[in-house]
Amino acid sequence: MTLKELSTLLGLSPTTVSRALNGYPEVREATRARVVEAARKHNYRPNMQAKRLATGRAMAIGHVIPATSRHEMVNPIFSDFLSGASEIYAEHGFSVNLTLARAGDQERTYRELHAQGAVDGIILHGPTMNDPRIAMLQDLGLPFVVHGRASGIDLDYAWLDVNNVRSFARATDLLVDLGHRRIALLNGLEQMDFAHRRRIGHEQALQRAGIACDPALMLSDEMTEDYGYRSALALLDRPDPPTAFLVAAIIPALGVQRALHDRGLRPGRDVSIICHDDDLSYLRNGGDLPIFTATTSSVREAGRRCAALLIEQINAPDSPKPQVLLEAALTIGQSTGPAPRRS
Amino acid sequence: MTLKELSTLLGLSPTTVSRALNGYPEVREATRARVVEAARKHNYRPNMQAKRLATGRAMAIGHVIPATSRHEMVNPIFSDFLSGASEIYAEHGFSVNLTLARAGDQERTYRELHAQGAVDGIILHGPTMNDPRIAMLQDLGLPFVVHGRASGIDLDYAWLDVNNVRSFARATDLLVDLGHRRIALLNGLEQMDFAHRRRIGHEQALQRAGIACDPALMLSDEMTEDYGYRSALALLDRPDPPTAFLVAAIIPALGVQRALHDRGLRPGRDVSIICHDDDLSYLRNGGDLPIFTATTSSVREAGRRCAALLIEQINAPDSPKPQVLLEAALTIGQSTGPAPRRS
DNA sequence: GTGAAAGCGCTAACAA
DNA sequence: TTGTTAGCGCTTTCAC
Repeated sequence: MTLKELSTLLGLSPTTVSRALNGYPEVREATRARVVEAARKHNYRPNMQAKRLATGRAMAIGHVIPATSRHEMVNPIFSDFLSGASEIYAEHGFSVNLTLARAGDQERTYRELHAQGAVDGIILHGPTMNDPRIAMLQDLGLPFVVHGRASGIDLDYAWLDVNNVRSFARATDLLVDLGHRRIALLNGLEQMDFAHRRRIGHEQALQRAGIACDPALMLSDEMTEDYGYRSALALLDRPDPPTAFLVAAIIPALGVQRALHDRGLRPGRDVSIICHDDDLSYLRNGGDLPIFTATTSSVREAGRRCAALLIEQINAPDSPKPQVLLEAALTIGQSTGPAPRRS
Repeated sequence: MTLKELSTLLGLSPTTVSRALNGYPEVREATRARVVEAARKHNYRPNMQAKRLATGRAMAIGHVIPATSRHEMVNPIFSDFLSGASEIYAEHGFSVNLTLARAGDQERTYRELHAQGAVDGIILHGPTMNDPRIAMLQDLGLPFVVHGRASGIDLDYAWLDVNNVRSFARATDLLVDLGHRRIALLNGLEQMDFAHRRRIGHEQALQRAGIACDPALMLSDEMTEDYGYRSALALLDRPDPPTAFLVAAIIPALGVQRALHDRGLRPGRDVSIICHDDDLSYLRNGGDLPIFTATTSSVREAGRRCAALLIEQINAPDSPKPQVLLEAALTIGQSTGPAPRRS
């Protein structure tokens, strides 16, 4: 069923039918009612390709995710983010164009998406420090919103980020307040901007507390179980082992826990662990993990807000670039076991 | 840069340019060379919307994933699957239309995608027993391939599945060979077809070994850490605790491990655990987990193969429906710690 | 081997 | 308030 067919069926012009269906005000209400009813009855759905071509709007948002070197943030975070964003897209009739690009192919991918007219805007995921994609997208003139930020880039672009510095400072504060002086930081890859900021927050808190930063206690890698396990073992076997671990995600925190067991230590009793994750929901942990846990944000909500910002940018490209810093919804102890011991 | 602009630039008709670029044979090679070169030089990219409208092909594949009630299989599995599929799509010029649908909205979503002409075909994820979507897609006449199968549906449709029955039978065989008689099964939600088949495989192996099935040892739920932890605690506190656990995914297996620690038991020594997962890669575990691990399949490879099957179906809708059963690439002990003890 | 013309299904001036 | 007309950028008969 096409517009034309529907219109002849109704004895109207395609134009009127189009206007009626798209909510233009100049259509008589009686006519609109007839049209809408007929459309419903015949199960009419406008052909999106035609609509896109005629309006010059793709009505699609591009999400490009890196494929091969899987940064830990993509896998668990991405689907929650997308789930939130999709809610908003659906309300506005946008669909999602998902593209996986190998590490080096990302820029080319954005260029193609734009040149083909496949998308009206882009969400930039996983910004690194000095991320070159930001300048590139600005050159292209394609609206975009960054989920996160890029240190070292001094351009006026739209972003939404969580206050990672403060989150990790507060987590460190808590451990310090509990009496810990030797705290290990198991961070993500520090070329990722969020990981970089988290380290800064940690260091700031240590400094405020008058504790010297020990580089040997600060590790950075992809956040796997094995990373947590091996790092914790190595640290625990030092002559001066840490009494607490601040871990940037739940999976490596589980590895730390395993290492403690191996060494006969009790998590939450002999050694404290704070797992400071973006979103723990994918583990759906009920509440017994002997690990201090703290979520920095709801990724789903971030998805919703980024989507809204982007649609705003698309509809009014010359409006100022919104820059949103979310304070972490820091729910320390949300699923806490025994309290960490003072050391 | 549009086709028309490019053609006037070359002093040719749009038709010829189109033919040259799309590899039609009737173009003189010299002409084609000129055209291709000019296109490259001016960075010409055909507008996809126009192409789609003119050809009537969306050049897009639909992936619909359930949003709210997040079955455990979606989150970790999905992005790997998509990564494999995307490789193939890219080779054939298809893009991915990703839609998140709430549990009840799935059918409507498929219908809309089809009516709008937004996709040429669909990959059906996470089939349940008697999945109603299969009959619906067949009615629509939209090409589709199911990743998995649906017990209870007797239609001729294309699918690709792993031999879950045999995988779990073999895992059970191994435990039985090691001397275990009381084996707990921590399965996924059994409305999911794959979970249902896994239970069958487990039961078959027990029966062959002359071991009675104890329903109290067979659990089924979403595969969270907490599920593994609580279930294992409860089972271990019974008067006749199991000596081995067969767990359908790594996350709950980590929970089982934690429960063992709580009870002073050593995983891999006092009690055996086999984690039998579709794909452990998202944990990227190095090899020290004191858990027997077995991967049933490479999800990425499944994505590649499903994509290829679907494209085949799209290009030749009346060809027979391929039905592919992959034998599990069962690498038991791939990352094994100490051997399970005989009990 | 190349081009002219029509059309894919829709929207958007401009008229009426 | 409704209709006419002309595209959006490409493909595809059908002539030449």
